[in-house]
Amino acid sequence: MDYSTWMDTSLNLNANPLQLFDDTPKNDVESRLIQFGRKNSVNDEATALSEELNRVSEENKKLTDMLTVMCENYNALRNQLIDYTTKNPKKEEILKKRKSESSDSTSTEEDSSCKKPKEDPTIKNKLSRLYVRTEPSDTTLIVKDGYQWRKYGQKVTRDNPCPRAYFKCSFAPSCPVKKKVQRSVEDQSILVATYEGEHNHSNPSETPVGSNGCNMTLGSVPCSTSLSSSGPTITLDLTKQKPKMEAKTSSSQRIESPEFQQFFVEQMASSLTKDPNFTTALAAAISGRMYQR
DNA sequence: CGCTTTTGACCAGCGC
DNA sequence: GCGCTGGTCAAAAGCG
Repeated sequence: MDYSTWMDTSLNLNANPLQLFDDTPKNDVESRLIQFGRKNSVNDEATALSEELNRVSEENKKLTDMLTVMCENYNALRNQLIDYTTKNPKKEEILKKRKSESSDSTSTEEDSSCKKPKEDPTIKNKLSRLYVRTEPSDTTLIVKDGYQWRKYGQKVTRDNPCPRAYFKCSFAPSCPVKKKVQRSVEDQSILVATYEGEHNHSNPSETPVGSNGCNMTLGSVPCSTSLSSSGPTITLDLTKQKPKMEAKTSSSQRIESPEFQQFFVEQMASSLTKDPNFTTALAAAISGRMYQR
């Protein structure tokens, strides 16, 4: 499947609003402010700062727009994937259906999952499946879906040499949800999680970081990713940067000035947009989310 | 020490 | 009734 034909996955985030300061050390804030004050009159300073503010605002808008486009592309891609998987069931499942249609008695996973409702018509279990791509070296059967699970069994099934793990929601017995996790026969790097039932409680890890969220540091900017029902969210935790900067420059009253605050914003924007890890981390966060959906 | 995971035993459904 | 299979139980082991 060539995803690149569906969406532009390149993350050209080379927005660089601060060419002006490229050759100077980032953290030498105070010395730059001193030079700044010497070279410019008050009016020129105000004009320059105003221009810089406008420029940074524009860059901020651009970045916001890019993120919005990326989220839209992600949603479109996800919808296409869902359509594809629903319209193109696996060959085995087709074969299973054919077998059952021809009254063949071979029992299968699909068959067995359909037997229970026959025994107990009152069961309102909802079956859903989640496909998760993992590292080939990863031998665990853990699917991070945001809920807490307790493993209560493992079994090697007939039609798959890989063991199937059985999990109950850790809120059981008040929450009746179960899940089965097994590696795909076709591609063992793919975990297939089958969910039975619906949770009667909220997702315990619906925090700002998110269930599968990852905390990371983009250069000097720590960030986290999360995914709400409306799509992926990348949270850049800029609040953690400020105390560090203030500590370095606490000896100067200038840190409270608008000039410093303006410069501070520029510093963070520059640090973020010039950081070569930003593109990588952003792409990793989004692609990771796509697989874990 | 309490909770979680592992794993062999056990149970139920189904076909023969 | 027997064998096969998927699913569950529960004692033991592991872990923080």
